[in-house]
Amino acid sequence: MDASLSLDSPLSDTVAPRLGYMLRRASAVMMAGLGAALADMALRPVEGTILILVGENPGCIQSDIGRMLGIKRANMTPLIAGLAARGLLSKTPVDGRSLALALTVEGEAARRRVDATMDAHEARFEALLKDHDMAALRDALRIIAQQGEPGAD
Amino acid sequence: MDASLSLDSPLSDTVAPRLGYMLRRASAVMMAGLGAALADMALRPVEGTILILVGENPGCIQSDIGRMLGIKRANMTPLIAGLAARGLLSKTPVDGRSLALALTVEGEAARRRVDATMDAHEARFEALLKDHDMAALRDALRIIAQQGEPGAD
DNA sequence: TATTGTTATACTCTATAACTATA
DNA sequence: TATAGTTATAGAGTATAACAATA
Repeated sequence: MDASLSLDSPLSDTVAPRLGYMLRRASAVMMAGLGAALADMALRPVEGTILILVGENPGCIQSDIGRMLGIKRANMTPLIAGLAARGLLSKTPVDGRSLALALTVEGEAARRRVDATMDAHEARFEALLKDHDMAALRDALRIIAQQGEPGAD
Repeated sequence: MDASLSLDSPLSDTVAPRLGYMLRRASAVMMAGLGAALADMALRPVEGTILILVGENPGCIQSDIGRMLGIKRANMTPLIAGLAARGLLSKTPVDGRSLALALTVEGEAARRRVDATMDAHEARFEALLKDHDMAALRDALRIIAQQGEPGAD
């Protein structure tokens, strides 16, 4: 016997068309796709992102990365330690309390692979949205994101 | 002394304009805003969403809700138990293995407050996006979300 | 045999508090 | 006094595996 409502009427769902809900689902799909694409390299999206940011900002400190990504100091420590333990980046004391970050040779190779993977991932979705105004989409997302708190910490 | 790169050049950030990253940040801002708006009622966004779905689908079973929201059976159990323990919804056995869900009188009152809160939250962001094509934005988000796995479980 | 619900468990992400050391 | 980094800890969210009962 059909345990749900009716054989002929599918369930009602007034939540699905809500903007916040649609954003959440779309974001989850893209993050999951990127996670799968980076799994080859045993890197999570946040780790790949850190490699890219350190690569284009050699000498930046851990807190700079945390502020850019909205990740708190306390949560940056194990992330950076993990990447350093894998030999992908180096931590060099600069003034006694700050650590300058830079990619190692191996880290730079990983960064290039991450960058290519992210570009391909991005391109795959942009192709699906070829009939859409991407500039307008990015503008809308930027406006929404700007309503949040400035940064972590 | 300046511990970062330079006094005159802000940090480079090629990650910020990526679609997946922008989606993640925008989604986080809207979810945080909704969470704050629902905090008065001591309901999390997922709990409010369940109240709405049960309210418009009285008699639906726990698994139906899980499938609609992409939440696995194992994680639905404590969610539904919590709402039932607070007297917001009832669980009625329908065929020995399924539980029909329905809102209690108190749950229906909570659902109305949640619905009004979500409407106001949605309206606040739509006002910010008044110069944007909302139908195009929803269409883009729908296309992205459809690339994901059909459902949990 | 597939579905429903439950329990136990684990991993990730995020958050706060407290601490040391330095600018 | 504010900043940088660390440690410990706690709460969500999500994942799998195993189980009982039922369709």
